[in-house]
Amino acid sequence: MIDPLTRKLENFAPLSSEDRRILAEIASQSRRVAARTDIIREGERPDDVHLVLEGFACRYKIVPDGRRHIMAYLVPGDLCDSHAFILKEMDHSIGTLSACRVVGIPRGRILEMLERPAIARALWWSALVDEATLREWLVNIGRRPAEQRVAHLLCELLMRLQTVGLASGDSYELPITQGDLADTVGLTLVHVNRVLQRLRATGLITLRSRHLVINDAQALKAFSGFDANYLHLAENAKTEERC
Amino acid sequence: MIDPLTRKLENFAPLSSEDRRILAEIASQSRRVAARTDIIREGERPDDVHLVLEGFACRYKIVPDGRRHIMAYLVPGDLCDSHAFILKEMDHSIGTLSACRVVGIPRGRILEMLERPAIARALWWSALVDEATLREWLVNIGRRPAEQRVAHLLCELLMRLQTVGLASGDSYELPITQGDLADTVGLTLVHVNRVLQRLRATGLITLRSRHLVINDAQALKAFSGFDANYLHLAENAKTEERC
DNA sequence: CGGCAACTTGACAATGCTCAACGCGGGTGG
DNA sequence: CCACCCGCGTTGAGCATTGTCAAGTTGCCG
Repeated sequence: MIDPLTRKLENFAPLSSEDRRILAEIASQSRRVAARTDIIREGERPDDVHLVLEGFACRYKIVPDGRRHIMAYLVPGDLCDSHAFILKEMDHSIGTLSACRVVGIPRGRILEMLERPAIARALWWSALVDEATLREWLVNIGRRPAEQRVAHLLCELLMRLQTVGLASGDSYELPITQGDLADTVGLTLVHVNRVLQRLRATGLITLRSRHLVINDAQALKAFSGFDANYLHLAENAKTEERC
Repeated sequence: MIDPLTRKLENFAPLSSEDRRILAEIASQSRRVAARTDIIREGERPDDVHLVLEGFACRYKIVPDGRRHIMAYLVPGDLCDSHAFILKEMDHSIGTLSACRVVGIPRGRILEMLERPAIARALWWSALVDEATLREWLVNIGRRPAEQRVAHLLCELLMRLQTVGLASGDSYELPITQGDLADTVGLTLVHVNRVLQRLRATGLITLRSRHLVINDAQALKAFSGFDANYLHLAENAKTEERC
């Protein structure tokens, strides 16, 4: 299988075979990390940039009263700490949700990658999409009621997992707990449970033992007000048109 | 008065006099924009990058049901659309909250700036801090009750305005309406009003006709769980220590 | 002085939270 | 191979925070 980072970046711009070779080489040596394990903690100064190859990880913070909030999901193909080059220390932690396979890429390796214009642009694009996603999450939590909030997140994950080849049709594996979901959408575990049941009851989704099927993607998107523009996937389509 | 962008960037790293000259030149020609006016709209492709010199602007989105959510405040010294170079079109709008003075910086000018290493690093730092701020807002809305949410925002603005010299002691001008605040913290106008009254009643703040006084900054920070680490201001202190 | 936008207030409704208990299932050790 | 245990999911009852609607009030600007 082609590695998820290459797959994601090609979604933005075509890469030369040499570009692809460099990326593939990075993905070659990875380590396994158990579920619920921190990769980097707030306050640390990471030496290398982490790349997720398998499983779900997340950025999160713990607020003073002890509760957690998840600020981003890191799925296969996602880079963790692009800030490492500039900022002195992490202002948040990164940890796994499910069991993961990750690679630590040394700084020198990253610099090497950035010297290749196509890769550099694609990585920049990827960083901007991450930021746009963060903005969309803010809107999601700020202005959508519980059911639409969860539905919106499920729509986003469908698109993101499709771009790295981890969705089959409109279904995918969602290896996280309802508690994790709750910490993501700013609700309670109990309430997320009820919301999921209602989404199941209305026939929008089927979710059993971590396997999600979106029965009618169009309907779910309409229901949640999902508009994929913030993922900026159209870039690829436009590029292909030109070819 | 020294222009706010220079002032902000110097907070990260010292700039040479030539660097400063370049930045000052940019700030020299600006235009006025009335309150409640869009600078760029979702879907557009901006030609130049905007810099706010005076007043408050914001990034925002409108959700399908017509409600607005504000995702960032742009205060003097803040750049608006660093994505312009990579992404095809805006996935959100930018508009003024109060009357503003802004400059449109052409792409060529930006490239020129990026050739100066100190400026390039400082701009990169600034972009990363913007992203970190976005993450903190997500946590704020996701996991803090109404009063702490508003209090946290007020603490952040204090720090940010202090770094561009727009706060006097622990007070500053907040030229936005309670409705704007509501669209920022994900609450209702009515509820924000009651929250502000309670903050006033407990003596934490004094707010009258757009002028905010934080009576006990330490107390307000403690109350709202504010930790400035995400603004990464310590960089400057560390630099100064070295000199 | 009039008008409009922003702010304030009250009564009521609803969404989402808390607490507490129970069921289910998969993994582990005896 | 079975029994136990623990994490996760599910359910119910009652409560709290926040939203809605609707009607003033204040204050600034022309």
